[in-house]
Amino acid sequence: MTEATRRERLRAETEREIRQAARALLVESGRDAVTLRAIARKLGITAPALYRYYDSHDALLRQLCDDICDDMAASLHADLAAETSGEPGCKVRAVCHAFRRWALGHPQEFALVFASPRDPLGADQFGSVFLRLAGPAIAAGPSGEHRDEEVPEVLHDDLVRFQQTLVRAVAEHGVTACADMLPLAKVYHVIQSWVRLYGHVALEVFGRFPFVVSNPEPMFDNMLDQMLMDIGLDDDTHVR
Amino acid sequence: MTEATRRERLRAETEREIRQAARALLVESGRDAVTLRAIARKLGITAPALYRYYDSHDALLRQLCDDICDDMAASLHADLAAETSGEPGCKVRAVCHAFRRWALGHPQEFALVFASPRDPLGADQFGSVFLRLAGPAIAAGPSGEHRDEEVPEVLHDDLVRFQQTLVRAVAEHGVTACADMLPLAKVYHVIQSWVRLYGHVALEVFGRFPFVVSNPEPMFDNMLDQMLMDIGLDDDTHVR
DNA sequence: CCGTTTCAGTGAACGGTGTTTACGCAGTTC
DNA sequence: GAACTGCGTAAACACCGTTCACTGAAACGG
Repeated sequence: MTEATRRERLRAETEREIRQAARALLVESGRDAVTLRAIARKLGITAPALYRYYDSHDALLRQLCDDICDDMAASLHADLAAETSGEPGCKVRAVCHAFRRWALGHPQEFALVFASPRDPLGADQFGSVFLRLAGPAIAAGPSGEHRDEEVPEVLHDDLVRFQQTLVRAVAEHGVTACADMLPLAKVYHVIQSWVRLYGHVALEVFGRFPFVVSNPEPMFDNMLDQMLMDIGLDDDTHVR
Repeated sequence: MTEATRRERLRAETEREIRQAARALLVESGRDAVTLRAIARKLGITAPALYRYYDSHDALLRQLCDDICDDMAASLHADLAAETSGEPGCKVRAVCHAFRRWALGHPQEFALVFASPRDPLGADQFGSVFLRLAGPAIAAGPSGEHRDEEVPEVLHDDLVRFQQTLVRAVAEHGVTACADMLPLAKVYHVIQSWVRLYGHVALEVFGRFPFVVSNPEPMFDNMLDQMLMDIGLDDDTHVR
């Protein structure tokens, strides 16, 4: 029945336990607590044994980041699926709220991924996950409003490259897409909006507001309204 | 002549060297390189000797953060003084640009202060420095436009408390100020704007934009224009 | 079935970290 | 000159990531 040999099954099981232990340590006690020895202690083995599974401590943390991002993607995907409205504006708003909710609910995970510089190929993990999910809804929204002339010339080349990345990501999601739905000016506004959203959430998670805010949700909602209006996705159904 | 005793002079000198060595290590090799032993090595002493000056490694890093913020405050102050225009809009714009310039020019220092959670008395260091400097100019700007009714009710108490903090900070700067110049709605917009500015700069310093941007300055300028307009400080002299 | 190979896991070791302790010694004070 | 204060040291402890030689069990080949 089981294709794999006994050794292979044991190895897979141990690897699962390593990831699980690492995640638990991170959530309970923060990034600094995720040490090789602590993980090994949880599994009842010794630290050098972990080198049979990962090349280094850094490699293990990188794997942990990937796991976390997969989980976040699944969480955001579920929240998006729960948004029954077909309105692109509602969908984007749902993903934005889902991102903030996940980040506030998983501060240690958020901090680890945020503070783990990736291969410098300009691929921020949160940005990838978010834009991959929100991309189709954004592309489905109105693309008028903005004229391509308003994007700074020096950014033209960068934007064209990112436009291609976006279109490819959207296409991967089964949705047929072409560059027509994502004109350069819109791509520019999307990026500015994502930076605004990401920055706001990061500061909120890290407690970087200039004073104690007992209920920071209205500030986020307020920002989100303005942001969605900026990319032409202000759904009048939601704006009261 | 010198009031202090020989011992006191030597102690002050050593403390200066400790801070200097710590700062150099941070700038050259990042936060993880700021080790007690590395600092001691630079001074030609041993690590335990540092405990005569600081209670712990954390305390030393905290001192380092304070030094960094003092430097940043001085840098921003100089840039603000160089802005000869009396226009509040120009002044605020100058401080915003100065903050970004300093952050991009001192990424390691920025990262250390950003990642060092302060006594949870809700006092983010960068926010304090910035608002203390920009506060007078903001208060001098027009305070109309916004109606106090548009601020969320749940935030009212928090805002009143922060309004007092702001007024006190502005007053400290010699400028006579009262709550009249900083109505609640304006305070709310200022906070939203600071979060936007701070978030943008943080993401830029940490390389968290979703793709490689060869020249990110236009994105910042664009954001800044929108931000200043939002708090009613869009100086037509600058907007082309 | 037996010899060989593969490989997960161990124990000891190395160099690094923050921190504590006992101690020597120079500067200060009376 | 004696007593005191306080800077710096050496040694030690517990932790960390990492390497290496080694054991023993699982897998494989004839």
